[in-house]
Amino acid sequence: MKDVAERAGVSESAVSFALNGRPGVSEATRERVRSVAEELGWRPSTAARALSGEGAATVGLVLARPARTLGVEPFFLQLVSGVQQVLAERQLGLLFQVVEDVAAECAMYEHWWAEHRVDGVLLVDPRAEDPRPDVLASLGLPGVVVGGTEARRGLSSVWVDDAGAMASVVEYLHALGHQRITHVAGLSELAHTQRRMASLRSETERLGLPHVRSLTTDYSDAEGAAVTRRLLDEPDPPTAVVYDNDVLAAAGVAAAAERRLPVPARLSLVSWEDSVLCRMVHPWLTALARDPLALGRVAAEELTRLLDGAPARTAGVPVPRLVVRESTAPPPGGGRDGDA
Amino acid sequence: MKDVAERAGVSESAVSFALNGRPGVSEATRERVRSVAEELGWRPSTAARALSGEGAATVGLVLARPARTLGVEPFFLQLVSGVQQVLAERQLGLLFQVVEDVAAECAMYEHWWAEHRVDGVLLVDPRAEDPRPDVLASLGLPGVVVGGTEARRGLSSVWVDDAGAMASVVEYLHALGHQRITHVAGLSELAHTQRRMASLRSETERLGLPHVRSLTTDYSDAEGAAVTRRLLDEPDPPTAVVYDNDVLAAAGVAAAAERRLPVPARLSLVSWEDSVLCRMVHPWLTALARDPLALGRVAAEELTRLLDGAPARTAGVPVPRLVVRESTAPPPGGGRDGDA
DNA sequence: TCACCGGTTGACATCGATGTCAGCCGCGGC
DNA sequence: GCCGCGGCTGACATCGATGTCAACCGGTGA
Repeated sequence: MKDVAERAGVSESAVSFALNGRPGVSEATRERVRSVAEELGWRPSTAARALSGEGAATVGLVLARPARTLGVEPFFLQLVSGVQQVLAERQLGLLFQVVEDVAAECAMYEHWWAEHRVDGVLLVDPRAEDPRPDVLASLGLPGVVVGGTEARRGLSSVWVDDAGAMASVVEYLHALGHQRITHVAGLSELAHTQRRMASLRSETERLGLPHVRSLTTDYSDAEGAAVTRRLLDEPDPPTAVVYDNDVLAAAGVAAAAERRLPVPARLSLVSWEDSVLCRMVHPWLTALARDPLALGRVAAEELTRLLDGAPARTAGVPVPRLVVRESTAPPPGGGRDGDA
Repeated sequence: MKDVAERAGVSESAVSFALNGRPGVSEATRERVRSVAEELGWRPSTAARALSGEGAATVGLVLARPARTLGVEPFFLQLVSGVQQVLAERQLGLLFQVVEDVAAECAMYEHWWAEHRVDGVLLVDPRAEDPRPDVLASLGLPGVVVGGTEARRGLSSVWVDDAGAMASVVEYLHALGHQRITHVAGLSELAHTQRRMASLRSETERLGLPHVRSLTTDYSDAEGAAVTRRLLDEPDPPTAVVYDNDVLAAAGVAAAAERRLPVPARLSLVSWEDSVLCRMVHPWLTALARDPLALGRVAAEELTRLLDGAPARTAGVPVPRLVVRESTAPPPGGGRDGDA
């Protein structure tokens, strides 16, 4: 900093004023200082700024999943990528941490807070009985819940309309004539799993579909295949299955192929998440497409808002769109009255 | 810190000495201080430590890929997860950044260095003509090249034996009787792509196989499928194809299915990377299995070594193991002499 | 009795920025 | 000629740790 001040022929105070956009220096000086700093490749030390009350210029993101179930879905990295697009503009860094469970995640927040390491965090995979928002609130650490609903002091949410999306899927399958629909869900603890299950129930009640249920899994291809096999072995198997992610769905396709059950002639399949996986199996999967990149961007924007002192709120992202491909068709027996 | 000193009934100096494991305090006091700090949930501010010369307690990782091609392979998150297992022990944070290209990555390193934001970095996807090691060297920022070879002041590498792995695949296919082998490679700029291509050439020359070549792609399912279709439409199509990653290979399986070409009866396929994808297509893919988690661990260990002042070196990880599944068999015409 | 020793204290400098404040300079207006 | 004002200086405090150093305290051995 001394160097910059010297080279620009001004005092250190002037440099600080100039680069932080505060009044007290002329526009000419400001520009000169800026260009000298650029030329010298100088940037203020984050440590020093953090120490003088500026915050750490970093946001945190903890992913609580056992290592082995990690990284199958493209979803997560896409989300992070969207987050970064926004953070980059503000010169904010992303501190990323993978831990085993939610307890470790809470501990992480406490550590980060105690060390003043992050200014705020992004919270993913919100759960039904989730201790994390309370931890953040009690620490006073700003956060944004991705896929959450609540908004309280220092805690915003980005709301994803799982219920609406589920309704659109059910409506679509019902219009094709399906009566026996099964939902192969993800982890039952997750908030969005419960929302989807609830929406499925209410929608099918509304439409008068009796043979409907949700089965939870751990999102793995193994369970996806196992559940599907079990379903197909039933005396009255479902004619349509909705899977909570692309991995489950792809495993479902494989299981149907094993049983030599033609898709979609005998069984319709829908994936909740559109990714390359959906176009890598045969037949191509009808899928709910959301935009993880955009979700990440919105979440990051909400967080920067909070850091700027804006009040907490709940933002929304567009409802996922159903992309119809080859894996869905009217049920065997042909359409609306076939099965009844 | 004052609070801790007070509660433990000692001076601030004693607290600092105690918690940093330096001589000058009795074991009893050390323990008491430790427990008080624990109890109060106190941790030293990273900013303050960094300022007094301790380093930022953070390592950086930049991923230079366009957002849309991101996150298809499980490989990357597994790697990160392995990295974290080691970093966690040392209370090191991981600053993670996604950028568009290598130039942006170099700029990132310069920024981080200027801001004293990281103590070292992990460099992934090394390239043939790679400017990044030079940038790191000129900055004096310690780094570990994952999948690299060089070791110079402040730059270690974790060596992955692509050549040996390629040799084992070629040997296996040759033993089955394949003569016409095609390698569907990844990005040609990447160092490991070139190593694999070179190894393929030298191995097949050694074995006297003439109909062999490498074709580069961008790793996407789209190109994987397109290249495979083109290959199958040739008058003398290959009898075996080796794909540089799981996504390409899965796309290849799909393309073969489109053409109604039975795998492995008419065409054998091998994936360079074992993941759930390989067990989600039919037939299941024979694959080279490496352990990204272990790779991440080794890389992180090398980096902590460097940070501790150890000299740069090249570490190795085990050669990938070929897992034979359903997608490989002798070529049509049956084995060794069939095609000649 | 005194020197020595490990354990400990307290005061102070240091890291690199920001925040504050009195004061200086030159220029324009009255 | 003087005031006032915008632009700028220079010195000092601050953030929260670490590093250093002289000095102190109680116990032991000479």
